[in-house]
Amino acid sequence: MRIGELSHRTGVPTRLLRYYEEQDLLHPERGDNGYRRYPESAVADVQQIRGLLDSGLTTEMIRAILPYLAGPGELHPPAECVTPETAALLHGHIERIQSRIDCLARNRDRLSAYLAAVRPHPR
Amino acid sequence: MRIGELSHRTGVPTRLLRYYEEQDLLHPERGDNGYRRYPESAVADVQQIRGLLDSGLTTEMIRAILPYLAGPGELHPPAECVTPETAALLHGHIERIQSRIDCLARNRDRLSAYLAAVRPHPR
DNA sequence: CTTGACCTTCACACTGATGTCAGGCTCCGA
DNA sequence: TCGGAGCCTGACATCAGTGTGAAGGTCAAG
Repeated sequence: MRIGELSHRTGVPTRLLRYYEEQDLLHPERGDNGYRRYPESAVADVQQIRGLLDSGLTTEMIRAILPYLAGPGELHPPAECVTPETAALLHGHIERIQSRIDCLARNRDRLSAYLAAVRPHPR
Repeated sequence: MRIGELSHRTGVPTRLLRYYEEQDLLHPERGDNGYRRYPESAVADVQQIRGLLDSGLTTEMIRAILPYLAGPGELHPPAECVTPETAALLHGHIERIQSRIDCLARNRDRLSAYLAAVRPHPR
């Protein structure tokens, strides 16, 4: 599909789709006329990117982990070419994500506790 | 304590401590000489703010929820003055935080799964 | 063949979080 | 009393993520 349809189906402005490509997060092909052509899977890819950006990750971090985020099942980057360094990097990313989760969960709990304490019988 | 000590104890540059004040996240008193004076609790406050910023929240969102994040025990903003509108706003914030957590957790799981699949016997 | 919708690149501008620097005040120790 | 360390405010710069617009190419429908 072309950029307009992808934008329309994901709700992401074309400006950003081009930006994500510039940031190496998307890799559409080009038709003979120079138009970008996206595969069907790009819709999910874009939603994935949006979710991660909204969650506070930078494009740099997303670029680093995106290749390893294929759905459960097929290993997209083959196991053979994963060096120990890569594995360590990935592990670092996982830990950074985890600490974000911990922080958010802790504060979500505090907010919930406050709300529960203030309004014990919500109805 | 003054801003220098707070900066030194939290690792946050004075520039940011002043910025957080400008953003209404910190409220130090002022001495006769115009110097900011922070209570001991500011150390924890600053760490809280940093954690939330690092987790992708904006100062605006932090400003909205910060009053309700006192430790478990005392209700800092008294229950009486919590209107249903405020409660609804808080609930919205909780949901936004939750969706971030969900997104991050989902991707953490994918990364972990990939790592586990690639290196079944890590030692 | 023209019109309009869609695409291209390029560029400038904005916001939020942050870095950095300048000019001036306060305070303490030599 | 002087010097330096620490504080003040204010301004400008940077970076990432976005918004917006100009100038022009492509294509299908009338």
